[in-house]
Amino acid sequence: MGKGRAPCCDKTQVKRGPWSPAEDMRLITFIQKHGHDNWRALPKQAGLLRCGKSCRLRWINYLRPDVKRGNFTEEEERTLIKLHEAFGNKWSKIASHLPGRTDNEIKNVWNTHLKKRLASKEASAQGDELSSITSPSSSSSSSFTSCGNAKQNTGVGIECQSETGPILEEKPHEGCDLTHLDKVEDSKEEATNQLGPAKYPREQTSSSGSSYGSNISNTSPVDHVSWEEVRMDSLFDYGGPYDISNTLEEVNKPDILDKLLEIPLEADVDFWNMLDNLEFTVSNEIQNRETKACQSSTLGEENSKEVEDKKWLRYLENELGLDAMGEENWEILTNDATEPHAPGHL
DNA sequence: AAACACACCAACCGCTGCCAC
DNA sequence: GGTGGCAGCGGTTGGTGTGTT
Repeated sequence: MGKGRAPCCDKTQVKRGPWSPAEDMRLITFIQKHGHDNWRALPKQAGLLRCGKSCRLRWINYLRPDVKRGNFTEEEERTLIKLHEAFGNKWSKIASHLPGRTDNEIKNVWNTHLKKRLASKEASAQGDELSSITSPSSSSSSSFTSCGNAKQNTGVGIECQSETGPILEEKPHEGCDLTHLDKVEDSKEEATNQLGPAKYPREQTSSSGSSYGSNISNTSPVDHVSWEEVRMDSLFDYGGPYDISNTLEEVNKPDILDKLLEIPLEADVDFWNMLDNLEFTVSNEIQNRETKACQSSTLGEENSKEVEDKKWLRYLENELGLDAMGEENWEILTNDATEPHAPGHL
């Protein structure tokens, strides 16, 4: 055997770069069905041409149902600053105290926003101190007292926080898990143990202050999670390239989830191949005929579900960024869905 | 309108620690 | 105890969007 560590995967055999919607769907569906006990084996089992590492990262940072997207709230930013004081660049530990936030996202926010902001505050504070030497009437020492210097990222409420004292407010925390922060200094190592069970608490509002944390590293197989309890809007509640938030308003979410769980994974390779090949350029009609055929194979002749099926298909359309399909195409789809057409037919 | 600079963030890389054998 | 394989972590990169000149 060769020396050194073998690469995690054959870089020439795996796809890299941004994930396509079809890949996302495939990963989501696979994990829903089988969990992710073995990331290394997962891509192969799921039929993804990706490194297991990449799959894991994609799931953790983007596709998990409990991942929270969007800008950090003031509360979260304050919490992040405080946690960073305590933990330093231990992003995963910080993430465990910020429910729904991933270490990667936290790291990005810190490096792109907060670090600069704090640096500018430090600079301004030093300026204040220097000026205070010459002008004793200025305020007492505080590196966070300057409100006027933070012209960037306006709207974030830490500008006027006092740094010498706790940044955090006394009020109950809404967006992040601060219940343990008061003992953060002596609990650095037990941070992850404080987390609740790996059950997605999205029955509550997304900003609920549960002790649940995004302890990614301890993510249990999704098989153990009651997916019916996972809100569908959480599942795709990110500002990604195929945001479906609007679509969800018109579709029964639990039904969608049911349908999602019914996607034939291994059984219909053509379905996935089609998704892979289509991307965003191929005819929507073809796409939906194939999809419909796929759905038909699993849903059978349950006419009572016809309407729900259409909704589900439309949802998939939007999910995959193939939402340009008009009503007439839906008619076509429902009329001759089983009739095969060669790609590029339209 | 075009070119350039900057900001943002998803994804990658490589290292570390843990665990099974 | 040593070794190999794995997941996880933190730093870095590169693509893309946005603002400015």
